[in-house]
Amino acid sequence: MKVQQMENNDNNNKNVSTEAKEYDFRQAEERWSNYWQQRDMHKAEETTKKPKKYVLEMFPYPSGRLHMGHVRNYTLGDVVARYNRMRGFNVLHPMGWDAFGLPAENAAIERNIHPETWTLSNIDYMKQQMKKLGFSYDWDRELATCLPDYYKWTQWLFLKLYEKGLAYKKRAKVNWCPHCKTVLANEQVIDGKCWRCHTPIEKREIEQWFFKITAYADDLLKDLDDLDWPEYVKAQQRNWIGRSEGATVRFQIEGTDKYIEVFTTRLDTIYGATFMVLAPEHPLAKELTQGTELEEDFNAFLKAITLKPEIDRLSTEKEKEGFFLGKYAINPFNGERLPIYAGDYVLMEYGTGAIMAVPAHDERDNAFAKKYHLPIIPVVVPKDGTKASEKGEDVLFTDYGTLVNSGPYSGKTSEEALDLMATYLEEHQLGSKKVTYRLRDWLVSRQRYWGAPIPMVYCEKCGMVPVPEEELPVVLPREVDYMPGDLVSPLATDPAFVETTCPKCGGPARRETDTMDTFVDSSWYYFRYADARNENEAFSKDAENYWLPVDIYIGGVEHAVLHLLYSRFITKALKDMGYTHVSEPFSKLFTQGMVTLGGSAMSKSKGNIVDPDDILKNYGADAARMYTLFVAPPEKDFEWSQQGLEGIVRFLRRIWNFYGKHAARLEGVNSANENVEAHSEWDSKALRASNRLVYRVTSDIEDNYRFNTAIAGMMEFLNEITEYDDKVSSAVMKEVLETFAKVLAPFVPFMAEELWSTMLGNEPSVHEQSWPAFNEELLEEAQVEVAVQINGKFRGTIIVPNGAPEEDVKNAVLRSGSFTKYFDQGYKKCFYVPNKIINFIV
RNA sequence: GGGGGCGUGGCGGAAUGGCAGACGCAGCGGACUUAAAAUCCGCUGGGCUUACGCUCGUGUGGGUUCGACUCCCACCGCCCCCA
Repeated sequence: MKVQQMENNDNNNKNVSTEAKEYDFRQAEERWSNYWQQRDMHKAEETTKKPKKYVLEMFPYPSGRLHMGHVRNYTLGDVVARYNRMRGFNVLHPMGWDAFGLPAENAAIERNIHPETWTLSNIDYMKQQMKKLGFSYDWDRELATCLPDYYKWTQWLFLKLYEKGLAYKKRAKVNWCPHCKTVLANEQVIDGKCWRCHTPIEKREIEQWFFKITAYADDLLKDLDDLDWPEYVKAQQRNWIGRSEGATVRFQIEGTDKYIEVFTTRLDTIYGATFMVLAPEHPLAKELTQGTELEEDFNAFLKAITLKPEIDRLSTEKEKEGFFLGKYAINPFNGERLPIYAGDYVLMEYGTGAIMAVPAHDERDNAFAKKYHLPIIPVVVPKDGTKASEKGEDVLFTDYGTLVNSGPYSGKTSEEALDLMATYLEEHQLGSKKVTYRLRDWLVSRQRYWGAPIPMVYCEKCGMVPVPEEELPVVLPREVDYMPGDLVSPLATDPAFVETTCPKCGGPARRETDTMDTFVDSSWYYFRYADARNENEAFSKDAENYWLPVDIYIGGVEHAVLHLLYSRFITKALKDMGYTHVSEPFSKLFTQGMVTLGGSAMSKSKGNIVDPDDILKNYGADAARMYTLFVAPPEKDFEWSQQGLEGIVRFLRRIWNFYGKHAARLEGVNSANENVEAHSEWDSKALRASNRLVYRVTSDIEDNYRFNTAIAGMMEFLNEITEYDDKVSSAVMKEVLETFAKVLAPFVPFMAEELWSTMLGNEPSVHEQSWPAFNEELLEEAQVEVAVQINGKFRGTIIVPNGAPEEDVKNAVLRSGSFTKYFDQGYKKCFYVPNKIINFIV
């Protein structure tokens, strides 16, 4: 890496003349960040008649230092924020820290630093980096989720959800790492192993807190339609919510008055059911074997299955494990006896935890039937009759079709049968139509230290009692044992924390010792920014009413489901409780691509890191910003390239030198502004070029943030004006260079200030100027070049007056010497697209 | 298997029915320099041609159209999500 030799130039900051000094980014960055800070220029206005714009980027986890992905994400947001300020919006552009979470605890364990100390010092460092990059945040609204003045309100949110019945406690299976002696979140289990020590995880059943996100499943699904979000993110959420319409059916267990209830989306295949499968954990499975000779074997089977990762159990590729329970169920449609199995591929958490197995029409049932030699009876054939003759075993047909072997329903289509059979079920009280979702309730308790304590106490007399609102926050104690052992929360090791009194009866009570998932912290932070310093409420109704929803939310794809779904749920819950007027938090979502090196995402373990600090030190903030914007469309991944960065450095230097070249002659000159008529050919060319620049950059930004082509437009502008700059009058040159400085401002905020004030001698700040307007009329040239095609092949061009009628253009081509050779036989037909192309068929 | 996305020079990418390859990187040639770096100027998809030019070319094969990277059908390959 090359360090530019600015020091040599030793600026006394005078004498900016035709011999331009190099751009001293260090000096400019220091000077202007101080200036912005002193003037409080990035503060969102509290009361104003201006229309608002809430520009938000996903806040970072304070891991230590910024990585290139952050730089890209926050640069995108900053350009949007600065652009909108210049457009006259009252912009809210805040930043904060998703500051609870595991890495802080790991640092504590590995390096013996308190998680809080570690986190806060990381925040300090990263905040300085952000300032160096010129990000225009309103730091007065900064928040960190790990501080009591924030998590107090996270706890408040928990209490509100509890009051509403949306937070509840139940027993559930969790992932437990026997080596680390701790519970892990699902995301921290990779291929069934602990992400840290690679020990296979086990399932343990303990009491957990849940948020009832399933209560909003339908709203979460429906409201996706109206969001201005990338289609694939919406598709992923739809997929995750997984609505399916079907029916529940009750199968009587032979010789008893017990029933097995199943959920199926393929009721039309019920005549093909040849056995039943219960989840091994299903209470009936135990009941059916209890006291029989199968009991011992079944318990061993159950234990083995419990240790299997869910993903393996559901896989269509992994071999299925089953256990015959010795009993039979009766098919309510045809009275067939169906052997009842326990099978690993059926999960207690899905549907009713039991299925009717139709091996002819379901892949996994088919595999299971083959393994245990169970009959396979086809009852649906393709509608077009193909392969209907093929029989039995190897025909697995999973589509809808026409029913056969299905008693009175034979000959009906699957669609007809689904409806008729469901009606039959309801009439005979054997079951009913039902809608189910794949979405499960959100498990929010964590047996971890570094998180917001769940504000509940357990009293011997009164049972579970919520901490009263006025006693919040429940403060996280400072000294605990981070690694307390089997299924014990770190907070449980601090008696001073645990032992408390009951808010109801005043008797002895114990605090809940679990903390909340950090996704709870981040599910509502965008509300807090609207009113970040409010000590009496999470946020005021007025602030919420003015600022929400977030107009544009920018971040990585990895949150497509988790964070973005949780936030939508919390917003809907807050709306139902009357705390917000919006039912969706983020009107527009923009997902930026990854920054890669050597073809894969930068990561410490791969050793392919580019450190933003090095880039800042050697090239400056403007170059770093401009490069990340130029190199690829913002939604696509891009491969970091040192040479590409240097190309941008060259472009910035060319801009700087160009201003330097003209600075002396522009001193004291008034810019041309309106009186365009009097200009020479060259003046007029320059004004048109700058008008085109404004048009191009504006429309590229408005059209889904196409910053890469906006910057290409800037390059084209500079290339063009460099061709004839000496012929342009001083007044027009000044006007044009002022416009260019304004256009550059959101992209390269430091250099734009230097160009605007030092070079052009204007009053700072360029960021307080209005975004330049463009003149539609000036986009049109008097003469246009029209492409000439003969039989659809390009054969040359012709210059005609702008807007010339078809006849004129046609005649011009026919008269022109260059094309006569094609018209020996005249022409048959002609197509003309005004000002663009003319096509003759000869 | 289902859903979503993508496929254009040596590379990143432009062009969304109208001159394919804007802009940049890399490369080649030239100017400046004792020299190098930096900077500036020119060239740069393939093939044929001394040249004017001609011709092929946007993953593959078909189709619609005066005209297709762009729209339609089928296929191949890659990436992401879900199973």
